Amino acid sequence: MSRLTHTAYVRRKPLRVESVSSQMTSTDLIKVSIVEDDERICKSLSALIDGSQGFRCIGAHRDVKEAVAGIAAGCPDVVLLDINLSGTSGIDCIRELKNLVPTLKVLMYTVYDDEEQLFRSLREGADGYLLKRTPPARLLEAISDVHIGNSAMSGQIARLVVKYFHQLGPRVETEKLTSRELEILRHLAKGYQNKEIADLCGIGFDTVRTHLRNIYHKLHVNSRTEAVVRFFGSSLKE
Amino acid sequence: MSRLTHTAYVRRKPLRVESVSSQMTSTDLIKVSIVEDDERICKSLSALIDGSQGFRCIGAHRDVKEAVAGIAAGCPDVVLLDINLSGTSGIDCIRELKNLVPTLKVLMYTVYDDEEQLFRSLREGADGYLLKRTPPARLLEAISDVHIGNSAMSGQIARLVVKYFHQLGPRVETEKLTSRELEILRHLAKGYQNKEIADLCGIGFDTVRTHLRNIYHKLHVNSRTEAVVRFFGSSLKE
DNA sequence: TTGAAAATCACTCAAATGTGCGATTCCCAC
DNA sequence: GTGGGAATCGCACATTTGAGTGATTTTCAA
Repeated sequence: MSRLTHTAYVRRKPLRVESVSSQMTSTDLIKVSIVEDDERICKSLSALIDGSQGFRCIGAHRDVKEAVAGIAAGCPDVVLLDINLSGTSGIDCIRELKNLVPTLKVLMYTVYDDEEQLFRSLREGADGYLLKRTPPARLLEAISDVHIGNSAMSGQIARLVVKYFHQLGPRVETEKLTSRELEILRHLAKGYQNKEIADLCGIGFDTVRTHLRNIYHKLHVNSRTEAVVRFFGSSLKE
Repeated sequence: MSRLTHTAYVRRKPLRVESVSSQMTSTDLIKVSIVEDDERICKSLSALIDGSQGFRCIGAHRDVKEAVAGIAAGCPDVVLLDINLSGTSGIDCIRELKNLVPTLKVLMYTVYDDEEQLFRSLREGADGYLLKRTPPARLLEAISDVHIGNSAMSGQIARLVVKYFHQLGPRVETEKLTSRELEILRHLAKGYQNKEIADLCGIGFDTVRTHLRNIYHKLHVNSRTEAVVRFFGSSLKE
């Protein structure tokens, strides 16, 4: 069950795996690439990975340009991507790497718990975010975690993410809204203006305005912008 | 250094702790309360906690009402809060509990990896979110993690969170904006209107409008609402 | 069937917003 | 020192939006 010898706990059950990337590797070996400036860290990382059962380090790159070429050739399962590279930031190549290798999982690896970089990374498509202080066992665990389709992040990073949601504040009480009102609110949150909403809903211009008035009352706001602000994050589905 | 005997890794360094709750416990003991429907789970949880060095289970409650009373009295450091309780959902008392005991950390504990409940919980102020399949070692680790001010979540939960940010899409290119423009955009994203922004920035009404005009051009939008939509999620700081 | 909530539309008026054009000042890099 | 970006302000005009008021139709459950 355990491919890790460094830690007591690794993986409890053969979780339903969303990603199919594991099927693509030979004999369940996780192929890892490293993109890292610092030679020393790079070496110790590849040593750790190669020294662990079930993991294989298939590449180590010093900058973004080299990494893109190497990763396109090597087709790793997971890439450990440093952010503070000399030259281009690692963040700027997340998308590119994922385009090259669609099944690729990107695990950011950095010393700083910087909000700006964290959220940029996540929005660019990163699958995990680890601080360099992360102990080896947990690092390997994270790699195998993202490999099976889950995500991983350090406790301090998770804290920033949680803080983000705390700041969003309590969710807007969409329960109080009628279905029509909710529909219109969603259109608002896409930036449409009243006339467009009227067309989209197939109703009159003035009707939209009436609905908006009611929405504002229910959400305790007095402008469309405020309504959008209140709405955001609530239900990203659809 | 290690208060956990169940796992190899616990805590590497005396991290700077944002919360002061640890100072308030006697001799570094983490006081945990449980709010859990199922008697069996409840018992095994309290057994696990009491059986682990550094942890102490000071209460087990079956429903929200009982929990509120008990937690107000016991002042635990961390509460393990089940979501699917009979009667009121656990989510609805997160805020209340935190008001009663401001230093309290709330760790959601549930079987389902439901997006709706996850995001509602986080926005209500939950500090962590664990699935019940979480192995004991990791559970204890999570408790001590949130206790020192970090956050914890299961891999599958982290995956949902990450997915949320992926859906937000790439961040708006705020680099193109000047600092003043960015400042104004942030005010926009809080729902302020032009006059208010002018006051907040200490500049004239017409200047705000000029800045807005430029912002719209740079973001390729034609209304404040669109600008807000584009902006959202980028940098919630301040 | 009857009542209440939901959805629809219309009209008005004031306020806020979008847009085009022009202008001055300040600061910094070349 | 000079050119250019950034920040500032002003004015004019059309459009959009917010808010008040009233009314009709649809829907659905008691």
